[in-house]
Amino acid sequence: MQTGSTQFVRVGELEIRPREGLVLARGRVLTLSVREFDLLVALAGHAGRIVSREELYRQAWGGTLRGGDRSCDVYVHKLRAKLERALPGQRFIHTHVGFGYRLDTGASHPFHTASTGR
Amino acid sequence: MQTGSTQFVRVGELEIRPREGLVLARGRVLTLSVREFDLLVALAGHAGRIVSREELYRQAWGGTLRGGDRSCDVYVHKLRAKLERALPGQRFIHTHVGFGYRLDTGASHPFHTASTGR
DNA sequence: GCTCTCGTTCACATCTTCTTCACGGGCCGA
DNA sequence: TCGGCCCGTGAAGAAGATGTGAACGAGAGC
Repeated sequence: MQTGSTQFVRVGELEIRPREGLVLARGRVLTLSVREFDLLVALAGHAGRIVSREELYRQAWGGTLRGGDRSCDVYVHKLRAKLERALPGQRFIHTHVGFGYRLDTGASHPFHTASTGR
Repeated sequence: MQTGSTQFVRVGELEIRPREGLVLARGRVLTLSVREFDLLVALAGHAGRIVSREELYRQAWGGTLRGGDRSCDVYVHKLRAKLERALPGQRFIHTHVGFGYRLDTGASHPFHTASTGR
């Protein structure tokens, strides 16, 4: 992954610092496990775009996603829970059924959610 | 969804990214199901020209359209609904009775709603 | 050894999507 | 006018995908 090049990624009130292994939510440190962090970094590396489970698995776990492996989904869930607790009411990780997940940059929102546009 | 070479296709205010499974309408993310997306990609691949149901089915579903199969029509309907909600007042998918469907740039003739524009 | 955290996997719940059917309207030729 | 064809559209059920809580074992630190 190209985390080497990025100093940090800002997604709304989230600030991800791949090189430091640190995530800040509204300035406060967010405690993530290694997998959770890697997954978030993988998502953030393609922020705004849909990332397939295969790609996420490759980047966060390494190796190839085996059929039936739900690790990815489970960790998306854990990540969502922690993000929700840190920044209630905001949805960062969006599901695209059949495609994968997408980290919302805050710049583009799906249509069914009438929330802050720009 | 495996639409090979193109990075993305622009049709009016629609931006289709075949490789990512993502569609943007005026910059905002449009959530489509796999079939809807494939259908749109198939239409966009021939933008401005009429595409027969057989051809659409071949590209979006794979295999041959069986007589009496209305899947294509149903999904054109679903797609139209989502596009209408995303970009109200614009008609992208036009019906050509007896021939098929055609994806329009949406810029040319917005009005003319009297009857089905055939 | 004990405890805690983490990663994985399972089972079940819930939500989406896909397919097919059914009904109705417009159009056209007989 | 009648009947057939074509298409629009809503709905229902099945199939599939994802969400979610919990159990289990492995390691690390105490």
